[in-house]
Amino acid sequence: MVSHKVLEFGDDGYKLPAQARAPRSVRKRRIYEKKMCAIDLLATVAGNLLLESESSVNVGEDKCVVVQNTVKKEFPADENPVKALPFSKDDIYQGSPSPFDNGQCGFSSVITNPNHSLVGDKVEEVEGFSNLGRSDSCKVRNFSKDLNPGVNGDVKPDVVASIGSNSSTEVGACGNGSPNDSRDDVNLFSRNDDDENFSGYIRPRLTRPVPRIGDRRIRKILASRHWKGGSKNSADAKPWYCSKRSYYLHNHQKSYPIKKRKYFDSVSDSNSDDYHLQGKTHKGNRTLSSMKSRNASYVSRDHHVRLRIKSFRVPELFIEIPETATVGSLKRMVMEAVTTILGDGLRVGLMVQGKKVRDDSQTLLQTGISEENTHLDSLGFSLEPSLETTPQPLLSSYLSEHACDDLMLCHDNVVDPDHYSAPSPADSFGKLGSTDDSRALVPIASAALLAPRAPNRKFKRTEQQQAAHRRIRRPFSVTEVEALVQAVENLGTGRWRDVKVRAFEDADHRTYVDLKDKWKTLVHTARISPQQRRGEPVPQDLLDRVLKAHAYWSQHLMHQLQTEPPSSYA
DNA sequence: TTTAGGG
DNA sequence: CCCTAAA
Repeated sequence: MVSHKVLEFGDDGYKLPAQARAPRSVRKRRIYEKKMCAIDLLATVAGNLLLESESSVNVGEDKCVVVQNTVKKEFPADENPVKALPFSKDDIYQGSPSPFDNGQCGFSSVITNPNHSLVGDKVEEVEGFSNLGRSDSCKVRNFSKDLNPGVNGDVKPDVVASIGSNSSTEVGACGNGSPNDSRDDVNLFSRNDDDENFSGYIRPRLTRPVPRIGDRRIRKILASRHWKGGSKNSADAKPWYCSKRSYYLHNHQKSYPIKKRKYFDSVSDSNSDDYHLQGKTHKGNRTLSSMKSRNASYVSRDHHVRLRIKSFRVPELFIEIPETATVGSLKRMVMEAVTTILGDGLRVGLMVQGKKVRDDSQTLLQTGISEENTHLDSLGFSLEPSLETTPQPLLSSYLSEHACDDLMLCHDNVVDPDHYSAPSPADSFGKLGSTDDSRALVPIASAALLAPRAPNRKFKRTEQQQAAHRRIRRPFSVTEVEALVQAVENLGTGRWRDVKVRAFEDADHRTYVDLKDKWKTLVHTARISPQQRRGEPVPQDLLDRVLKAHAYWSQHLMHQLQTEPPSSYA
């Protein structure tokens, strides 16, 4: 499943003389063609919106808007079949409209819930959603945790965005800030925030990393991911990775070989967006600096708006996994997919009254987000991919060969990220002939090969920052191990580039060095007792093959001659 | 760039 | 996974 190519080794022994290798220019071109646009991730906030008139001792008329997940009345529940969803009907998302149900770019609407209280809500956990500047995998853990609130409605994470005039550090203090502060500041903070970690951006709490990622916390991932164009023909039995190339358009963006790619490079100054992520610069500063510039004189009162985003949702996550796979491996796959999506970088989208607000310089009042307007019933947030500019000529040429609506959508994304619009329901689902909503878990693509895009160019870090960065840890799945073993069996232990090309060509996040390293650890793992092994257990038969292949190639040294193994491996 | 190994 | 000497 990881790679189709490894299966191509015939009984007669696949021959791969060095000369057979495609010229570098050709290889390069292949990779170029694979460049694709960004993952059209749209994580949405479904929710209620609480407009609460709250008199503050200090400020008086500060208001809070609470966004949480609830169904908007306009969307009958029966339009949102959730039966097949991986989460229960008690889930907070139950009944929540699909982001596409209203055909409006994945934004979810909100309604008022005057009874909701901010007190007691957890805040910090969700921070991870918005953090794009941290490389530690804790982001992912936060993410999954946050995405998977308890079925029974256990505590759900919230993000509180106080929009107003102070630098409060407590949710409870929302609206209690100094009336003398800039009125256009936007303060994002969490209840348990601390100065040391705060970066002016919602970010995860950096707790000690857990050795393993992907566990039961992922089980209620609500999202489902549609690899556009990759699943339209359910009758098409071809694997996604060989029958459709759209996957690549969406997920592959790199040039091989990869070197020192930093998936979680954070936002830099060059980004014109208002939402910076500069931990150091904003250290101890709880204000997003940019929002205060242009309309400082506009506000006439000191009203605050509280936004409480209870949870983000990530639609469209597709997993393909054998029936015989373990639940654990499925969980890990989902984890991988989520990791990949997160690794691509996200940005926040805002929709008010069905219209996407792109002008970041507008004040909330101008936009219609105030404590007394009527627009609050249609305020939506979304997480969107930080799209990268792909060389258009190449993409265009690609599209001319594989024209399809989805690709064109993708194309649009690339050309103008700011004008990205999610596909309409017809676009995204109608062709699938499915009644599923976006949350259905539909087997389409293998998560094993999901590869993140290269870091957004705009978010490039300085050399120094890059040097300090480390790629996210991505444990090999059993599927990947199997592919690796298969490839090494056939190619030997000294041809990692070939292994990469043959078996992991499409796994952009696996470099040949990674594969070599993995083989090294596999050999080690196979030699130690099962009790000493950690992480996802590798089937013993695979480990046996590892030892066997390793012994063979070590002994015969045939790999030095770039010859193929005997038929014993066939 | 790729391989091979140590960190 | 990272770093890098060597090829």
